[in-house]
This record gives sequence, C-alpha cells and structure tokens, in this order.
Amino acid sequence: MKTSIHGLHKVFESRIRLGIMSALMVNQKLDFNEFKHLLELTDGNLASHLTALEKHRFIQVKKQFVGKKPNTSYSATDLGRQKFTQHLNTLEALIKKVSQK
Amino acid sequence: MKTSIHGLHKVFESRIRLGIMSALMVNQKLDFNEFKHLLELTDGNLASHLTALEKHRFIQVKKQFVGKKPNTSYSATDLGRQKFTQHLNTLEALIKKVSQK
DNA sequence: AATTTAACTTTGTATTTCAAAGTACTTTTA
DNA sequence: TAAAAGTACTTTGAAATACAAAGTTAAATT
Repeated sequence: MKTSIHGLHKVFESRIRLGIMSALMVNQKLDFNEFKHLLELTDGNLASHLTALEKHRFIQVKKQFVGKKPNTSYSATDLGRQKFTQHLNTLEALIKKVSQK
Repeated sequence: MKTSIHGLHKVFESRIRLGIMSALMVNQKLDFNEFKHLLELTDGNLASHLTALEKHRFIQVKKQFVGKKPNTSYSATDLGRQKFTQHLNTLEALIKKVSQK
C-alpha cells in the first residue's frame, strides 16, 4: 500500500478540486461562471479552490472581456495535466488492486 | 460533473483512510501494527483515522491477546465495503470520463 | 442615479490534520 | 525485581484547510 498511495497529490484529494481538474481535462477551458454552476459553490469558496490550483501552477487564468462583460477563464497547464494524470493513474491502480481478488 | 462527484464520500478522500480501506478490501483483517508499517504514521494519528472510519461503521475492531501480546485488528464492515465500492466506482467513472477522447 | 453582473477579497468561524507527549497495562530484560 | 520496552491508545495544542457571508471594484444596464 505504501507504494499505492504514493502517487496521490494532496491538492487533488478534495472533491471540488478533483472536479475542477476533471472538467479541465475534458474541456480545454472553462470560465468562472461555468464552474460555479457545475460545482454549486459560493463565489468565494470557488475562487479559493481555483487559487489553490493556480498556486501549484496546475491551472492558468486568462482575464478578458467577452463582448462587454468581464470573463475569467481557466485551463489546465501541462504540469497540471501531467500531475493530475499521475494522480488518476495511482487511483486507477488502487482500484484495480482492490477489484482483483 | 455535478453527477460525477456525487458518489464520493468525504471520509474516503484522505489518502490515509483511502489506504486503510483499500488494504481492508483485499485483506479480511489487519492489525494496528500492520497499518503502522504500511502507512508509516504515528500511533496517535493512525488511531484517529481508524476511529474516524469506525465511527462511520465502515470498519470494525476486535481486541484480543495473541500469545501474550495485546492485539487490535480491524476489518471492513459490509456497510464499509458497500460505501467504499461506491466511492471507487465514482472515481472509476470519473477517470473513464477524463481518459476518453 | 441605482441596480446588476462578474469576480473576487476579507473576515471569522468551524473543522481537520498532525505530531508530540502522556497513559495504562503487560511483558521482557538486565 | 526494577527498569525498559511494546501495544494501543487519549489528550493537547498548533497549523492548515474549508466555508459562508459580507464587502469590494469596476463596468454595464436600466
């Protein structure tokens, strides 16, 4: 087991950040409001989870105006994809181990 | 995504409790010291994670003497197996979703 | 001018996590 | 037989995390 949970990254353990990263793996970009509706969080809480991922450089932010509205969109960085993939691989291996028997 | 992370259980989010449950899915019982070596935790920390799982009735405890030494062993309950399986199924679905494309 | 929208930041509380130290009881060792 | 060690905790306290609610900034709409 020592080896099995070694590839897990603390920042991905939260269901919310897990959700954010998953969403960004299948969508090249998503904006603040999309996340808000997807995850049903308060603005502040969502912002802090996004900031946590940004601090690790697992996601990157782009601020612009879309039409006349401000828009903040997020995408996974290469590093983020790499680390998150490793996290999922570890989980997958763990699931496989548990399922086999 | 709303649906995807719905089957996750908070208590299984921690890598340590994930490790404990995984170990108990493939071993019908493990004792305190085995966990200690498997997970490399201080006694107190291990005890509190085990207690957390016990409070949810996801694991059960058996205290006995083995030879002359006290021995505390743990096993997953049916409820624990059921809930943990659901957690892993949810993760598996999420991984599949992310991997597809 | 007042309201709304977007995206935060700040504040404050509650919860979680963990190491370290302390405890109780038994056994082994010097 | 007194001291040390092992098992399995509990308690304490500090640090990190999580979250809601309220406040903020700046532009856009009514």
